[in-house]
Amino acid sequence: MSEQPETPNEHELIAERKAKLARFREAGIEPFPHEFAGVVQSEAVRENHQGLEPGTETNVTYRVAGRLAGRRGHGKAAFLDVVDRSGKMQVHARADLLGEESFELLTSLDLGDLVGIDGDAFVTKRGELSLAASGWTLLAKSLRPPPDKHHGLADVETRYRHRELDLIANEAARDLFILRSKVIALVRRWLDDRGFIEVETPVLQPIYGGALARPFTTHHNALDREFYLRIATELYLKRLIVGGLEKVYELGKDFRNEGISHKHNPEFTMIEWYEAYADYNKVMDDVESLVSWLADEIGYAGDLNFSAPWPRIPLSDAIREQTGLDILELRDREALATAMVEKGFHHEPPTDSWPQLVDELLSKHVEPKLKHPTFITDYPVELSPFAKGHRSKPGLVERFEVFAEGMEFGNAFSELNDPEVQRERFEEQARFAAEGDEETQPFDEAFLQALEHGMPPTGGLGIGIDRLVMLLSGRHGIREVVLFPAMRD
RNA sequence: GGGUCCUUAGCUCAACUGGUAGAGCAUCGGGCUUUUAACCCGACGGACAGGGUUCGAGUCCCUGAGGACCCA
Repeated sequence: MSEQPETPNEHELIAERKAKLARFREAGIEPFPHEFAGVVQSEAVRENHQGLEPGTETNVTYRVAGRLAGRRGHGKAAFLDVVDRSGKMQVHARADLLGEESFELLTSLDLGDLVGIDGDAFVTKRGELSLAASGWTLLAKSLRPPPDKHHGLADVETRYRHRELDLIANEAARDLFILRSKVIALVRRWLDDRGFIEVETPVLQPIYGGALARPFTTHHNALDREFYLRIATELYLKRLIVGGLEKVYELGKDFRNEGISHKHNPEFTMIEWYEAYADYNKVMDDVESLVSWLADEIGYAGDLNFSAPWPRIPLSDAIREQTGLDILELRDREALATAMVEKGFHHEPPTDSWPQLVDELLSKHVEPKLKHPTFITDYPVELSPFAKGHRSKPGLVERFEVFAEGMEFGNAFSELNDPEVQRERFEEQARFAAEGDEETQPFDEAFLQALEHGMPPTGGLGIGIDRLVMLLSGRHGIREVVLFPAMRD
């Protein structure tokens, strides 16, 4: 699909554009100039002339630039639509103002060409703020036909594979990715304002860690050894807490070698933060504070209720409410598996481990029901190798995940800082791996040594930025909110 | 990994049970000095790839590619 050879018709359309390119050169016009100084955004023009009556003319001259998106010819005059990042600006081209030759060349531009316009602002009879062109500059010739000027680009495959076309054709796509950028900037501002510092830890890691997932592997030639693309930043960030940086965050890409789905892309953007002397309750306060603030700042108008406080439900309660099963009573594999068969969840007793069964109950029976933002708290220790044991509930850890729209978008703990317990957790993970679990946590001696120097009590969190943007923008697939999502070749 | 569905012109979409593949936009030619999915006249242009069944396949069958949705 992506690199098909040109069809005959497409070739003709391109040939016509190339011929036009040659014509411009013959007319002494450079089709690919080096710069175009003094451009203002169309939005600024609109802001300066709000509320003018139809028919009003001004002598205020502007220079705008953008892509030619529409043309309505009227003989010796024409209306052109020029689109920049902030929106559309209509241009009125008149042969009597521009001169015959300049007018003919301007109106012979192809849709999709990049053009700069100088002109005075005025308002048409129909009330549209426009520029009366007094001059124009070809800024770059487009050699391929753009998507439909009215319907935009609808084919989702093309929108993902050629995002530039999506951005050219669909204002909603432009708005979405501007929104995404804003969300990321706001997250940084929120943390910066609270004394966090942004840090950068290795993407290429000799041992991967911090999550239960399969990594991508790569090879360093000079060192002649394998490296992993990080699946999380957690362990390095906690080493920085050991080092006394107290409040740190990192916002960047993680990589997980797993399936692709509407909520999984193999590379995705994560923010993790760690705060010394905090626990998971503090982190919950912060998450609902941050996200409800984000929703306000971007003017969220969907049907999710982001207002704090959000419900905080222990995992065992949530599972009991949805399934009638008490995982705290059914504490061994056989008992839980039998009960799940009795409930009709399986025809045959499942062979999964106890934590896998709990995870299944959570993901199949609880997660889909959580529409509005909700914290699920206090997980079994087996599922959480880096979380500290619960201060009052044996067998559980102080961990929460946060959900909305039936999707997890954040995960946090009171961080485990007892190096001896952490060592036991790694050993347990090694046993799971030996039993065939492919998503286990490899033993990280450097991290353990860091803990042995002493890490203060710490609250830590990871939030999936892509998923957060999905929630805040009302999109239902991660590919919608990632500029260039992973696709098959 | 399993199931269902989709792929028609540069773009957006049509075509009853198998019977010569259509429209709008774009493009090209002509007309038009306040239109905005401008308008009017004319023209160009096409079946995801490869097989098969059939007198005849966009339509039925098989294989492959890509995508969407659901399940695991």
